[in-house]
Amino acid sequence: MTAARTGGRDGGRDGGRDGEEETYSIAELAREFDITTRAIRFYEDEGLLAPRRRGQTRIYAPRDRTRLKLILRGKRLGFSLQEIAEMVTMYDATPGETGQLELFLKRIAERRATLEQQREDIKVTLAELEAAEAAAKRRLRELRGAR
Amino acid sequence: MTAARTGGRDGGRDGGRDGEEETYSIAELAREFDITTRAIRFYEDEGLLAPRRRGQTRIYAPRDRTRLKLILRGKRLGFSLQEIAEMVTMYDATPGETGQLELFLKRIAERRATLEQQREDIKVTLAELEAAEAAAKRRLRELRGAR
DNA sequence: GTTGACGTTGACGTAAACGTTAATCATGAC
DNA sequence: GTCATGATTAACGTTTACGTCAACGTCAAC
Repeated sequence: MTAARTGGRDGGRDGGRDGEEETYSIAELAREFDITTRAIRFYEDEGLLAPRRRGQTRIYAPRDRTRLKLILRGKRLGFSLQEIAEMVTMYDATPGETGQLELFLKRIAERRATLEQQREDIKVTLAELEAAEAAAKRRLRELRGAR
Repeated sequence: MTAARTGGRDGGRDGGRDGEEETYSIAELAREFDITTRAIRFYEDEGLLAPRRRGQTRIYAPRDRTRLKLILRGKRLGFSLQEIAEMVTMYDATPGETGQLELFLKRIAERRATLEQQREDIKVTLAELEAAEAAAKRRLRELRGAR
């Protein structure tokens, strides 16, 4: 549970050279984000991640870790992996062509609409929850008051 | 698409009597909320809805319609039907026993934590989207500016 | 009386998102 | 060497949330 940020013998600096970059093993990321390695590999199969390899072994750079964070955030909001894939590629690949840019803007607008709907849904739901909570607390006091 | 609020010959008032209550057919609700009748029946199978019957036919009262709304709101927030079931029963069944009340309050607190996490996620995501949008618009102006 | 619109209950199919073995390989520690 | 640890691919299994027929009932309209 103590968030392994660099891992064992192989995680951190790769030798002391100047172009040092933090790296992570698949198990480290799995522990840090409390998911399984299976899930991480699955995201890769779906094109959401593309870590380097040393031989067969996957080596995750900070960029990969950031992408994984984005993926999990998308999941918490209930998006499908396909939708998340769109969003993720959105961030790091602003298109260069005019037509693509316009489509890009349209997609962004759609996402924003969804997110704003969710924001509204959350607002309403929180209000209802608080009402229910207040009612329950009242009831509790009643029960305790009546000895 | 013109939100059928009372339906054909059978939807509205049930005769003119005083205890009138708006009712809905399954198809009406399906149209109104843009889902399939299959989905609605599925929610019933899962214990999320329990409409009256006239013979075999399902008759939905305003309360059922409200529950359906709640279900769909839960879906938009990415909750599973099971989680939604919990929330829905939460609202209309404040428990009477002390122990249950305390568990109830715990559940509410959990939900609230989830919702607040989502709220935060949405905030961050919206900010990122807006950054991406601004970048795209800038790029568009560049392309158009260069004749 | 049959057509059409709408309703019903099965029951099998499917896409998404992993879980769960299984078999195998690489490596540092002893 | 071998043993434990952690990595790999491959492949089948599982759960959720419906979609998609199929076969049938019912009622108003023609």
